[in-house]
Amino acid sequence: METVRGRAPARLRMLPSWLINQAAIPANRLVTEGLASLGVRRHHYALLTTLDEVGPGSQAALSDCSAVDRADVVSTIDELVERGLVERTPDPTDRRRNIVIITAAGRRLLRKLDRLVARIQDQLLAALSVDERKQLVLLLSRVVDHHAKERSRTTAG
Amino acid sequence: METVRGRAPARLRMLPSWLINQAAIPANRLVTEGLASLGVRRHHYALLTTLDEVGPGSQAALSDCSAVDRADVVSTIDELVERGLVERTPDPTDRRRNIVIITAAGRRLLRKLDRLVARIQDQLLAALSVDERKQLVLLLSRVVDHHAKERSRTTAG
DNA sequence: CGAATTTCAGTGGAACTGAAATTT
DNA sequence: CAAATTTCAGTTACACTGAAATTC
Repeated sequence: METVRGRAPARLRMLPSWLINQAAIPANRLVTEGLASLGVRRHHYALLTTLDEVGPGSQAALSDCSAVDRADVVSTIDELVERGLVERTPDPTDRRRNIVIITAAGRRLLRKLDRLVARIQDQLLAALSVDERKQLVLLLSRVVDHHAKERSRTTAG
Repeated sequence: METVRGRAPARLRMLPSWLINQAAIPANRLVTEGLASLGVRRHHYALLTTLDEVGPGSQAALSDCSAVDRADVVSTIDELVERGLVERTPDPTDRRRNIVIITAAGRRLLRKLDRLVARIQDQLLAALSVDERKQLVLLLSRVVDHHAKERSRTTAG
């Protein structure tokens, strides 16, 4: 068979769910490799970005904003604390909570990560024009928002 | 914090790689749940569809067409064989290979799966018009094709 | 009390790697 | 010999579940 990379069957190639997954593969490969060169994983980046943009907050809030599961936030913050990129302190006004804040070192690294990740988007969407990239972002946002609403209706509610 | 599902930070929400991943979550949840109701997983569906459309072939060809890794094709075909949905026979003309074919039962199940999966796409893309869905499929296809080509250039040569 | 938060322990599917054994 | 195929053993990141302990 000489490993001629075959054409996927049309029924798969037309399936949005399949296409989204196939697009996620290079997306994750590129991002994961890129982030790894600076010693972090996707969860680290998501949490650092969220902390930088929405400010200090509880881990629950962090989870809600970043779409990283609460259970995974715990260990990810553990690792960020260990590297001095964030600080975790008990909330004096509500002792159930931890307040997590990004440190100066965290911001410094995040700036590098942002530039790196931006370059990676370019590789990921190399096949598309600037206009098409905007369209894709818009369409995906609508899909993601739709299901985020569905989730919060059924989870909390 | 009362679990108000927060808005993700703009820097994440504009990132194509992040959006693709966030879209993959409901896509996989819906498809996985749907397929599970008929006792199969995504890999089973991908291989059955590929077998049905491109005809009998070696496991290597199957892997290339379906984008399921060769190592995973082995165990997935094992399970499909066990359920009588495909048959695996040694290729008499090349004893390294197995020829895999879909059975009548496999085709029967596949027809059900196709209808199910089609309904799921509707749920997944409920936020988009018919035109927008076509646009999304087109844009994602371009991205996926671009990286499929990249991969085959560097993997084989 | 009920509800929210953190934390831990664990599951499961999927993408992937590396290597052995066989055959071409 | 090199290359292709199947197979197995194992890794990794991630999405997710369930439950305990604490606090509001």
